Amino acid sequence: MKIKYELLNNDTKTKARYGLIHTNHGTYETPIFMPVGTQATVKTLCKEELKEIGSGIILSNTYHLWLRPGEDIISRAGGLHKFMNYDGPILTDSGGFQVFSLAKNKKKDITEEGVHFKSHIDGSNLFLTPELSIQIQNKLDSDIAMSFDECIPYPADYDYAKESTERTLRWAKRGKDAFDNENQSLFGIVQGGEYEDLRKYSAIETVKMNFDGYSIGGTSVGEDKETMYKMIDYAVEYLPTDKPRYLMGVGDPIDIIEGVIRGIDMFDCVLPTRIARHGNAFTRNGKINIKNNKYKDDFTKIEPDCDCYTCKNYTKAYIRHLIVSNESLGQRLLSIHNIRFLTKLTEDLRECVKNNNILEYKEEFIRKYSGDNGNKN
RNA sequence: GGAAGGGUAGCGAAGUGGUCAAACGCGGCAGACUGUAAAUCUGUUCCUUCGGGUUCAAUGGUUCGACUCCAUUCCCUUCCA
Repeated sequence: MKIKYELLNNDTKTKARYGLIHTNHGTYETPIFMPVGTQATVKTLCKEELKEIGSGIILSNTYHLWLRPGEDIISRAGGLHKFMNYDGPILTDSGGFQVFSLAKNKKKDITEEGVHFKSHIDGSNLFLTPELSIQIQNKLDSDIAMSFDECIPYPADYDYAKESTERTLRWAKRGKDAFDNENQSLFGIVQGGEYEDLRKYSAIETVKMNFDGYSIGGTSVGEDKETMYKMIDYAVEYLPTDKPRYLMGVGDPIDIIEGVIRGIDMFDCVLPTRIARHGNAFTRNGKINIKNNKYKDDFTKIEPDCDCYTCKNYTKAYIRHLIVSNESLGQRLLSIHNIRFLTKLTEDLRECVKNNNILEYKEEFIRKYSGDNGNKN
């Protein structure tokens, strides 16, 4: 079946909304944060851990699975869910972002037909098209497939942004035409760079194609926060209220709050797991670097009132020791905490929508998080 | 007792008359990370009141000038008796 979005509550002072997303693998509340598991794994975590954290939908990636192990092997395994033994919903990104991030500053050749670029594994020449991306995703059999888009850098001049935005629309159409999996949903992606008229145009034209959900792409590519928030505003205005809205690649706790306030339902980001592997932990009082010398003999929890497995069982001094000693348990424990931090944040935001107090929540959150308490961020 | 080699910043290790406060690696300290080529990358690491000050086992010497040459002493390694 196709996913279905059910709107339950609207915040009266903002565009924030609380709803449900019904999928083949269960019903989940929104706003929702989706951990990223590019290569059919949320790095260092197993599915029981993800479940306990309260994470529902996870992300995986077409480009990476295409190259390794290959979509045919995953298809023979019975699809991505069976392959990785994950029984929650999976969203697969199209590979559009990899053209941007992986081939950044390198030779890439974007044509009307598709994108030529080189494999990061063996340097071989690759050619990815909207049709191929969709065919691979059909085979992976994720719950939600993404249209193949071009994620342009920031800043991008108007003419290029316009040309790219129009091409992404044509690619969306081609992908939709090639799409062939009754059990899978397909999202369209709004592009348009920082330009209001392009974002509007992209949103309106994408919606005309009638996708199962809409995402906003091309954000968090180096622009300042205000610009990013505007990009969201420009697009959301033209998105239907009966379909989920997904802000791709975001993010940072404050950005998630700002996104929800602007009407976003779904978020994904590598931040919680990546910074975890690098020894950082989110806390309500700002991000901390567990490697700092001051935690050497700090036998308190990362967050005493956090309900995650890590905070229930381990001290900062121990986790610091693990991270400094390059022990993978440290990375895992911080990943658990950081994802839980964001899933808990979205749980709070849902309550806020119901109680119409999200603006107050935001103000209080930012005060503490960016705070006057010595912590940065 | 004899022979040879060596002692350089927290550790390892370059340097063998000036351009040396001394490469590089590790360790230490801090920072970055937003649809994951990321257990990665960046900065910093003798002292300083930023003018400068004190270093290359120790002490003397040669020289305009020494981590670099000479002498002595101490220590380390290997080999021979």
